[in-house]
Amino acid sequence: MPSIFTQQVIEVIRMIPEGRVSTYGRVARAAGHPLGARQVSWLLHSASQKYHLPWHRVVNAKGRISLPAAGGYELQKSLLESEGVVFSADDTIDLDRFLFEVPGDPYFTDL
DNA sequence: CTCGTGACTCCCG
DNA sequence: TCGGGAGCCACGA
Repeated sequence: MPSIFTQQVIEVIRMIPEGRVSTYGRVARAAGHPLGARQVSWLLHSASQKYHLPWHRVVNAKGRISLPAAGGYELQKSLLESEGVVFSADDTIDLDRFLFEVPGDPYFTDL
């Protein structure tokens, strides 16, 4: 049985709709751990396989894919593009357009 | 139980 | 604009 944190992370990731993305930090906050961004990435490794999560919809705070070219970068990019997400010339996603705002995220108003 | 690991983020120069 | 360093925490061995 996964911890509450893990369940929350899974739940948040699962509510990200197609054509939208979220960030590790956002998901972590929504799960109740403002500083747990790294755990989210770690969980994606472990949980995405076990819980069938749309891991490709999670990117870093800069709107860029964190995976190395040899670690699934191309896969994630193609999956996102097939859902309608557009990448800029420098391979970054315009978060103002594609970021999925998690409902109830208490940190939603920052920035 | 302790330790290593990581697809992150923020803060300063 | 860019890079380095520290903080953070769950999971598996």
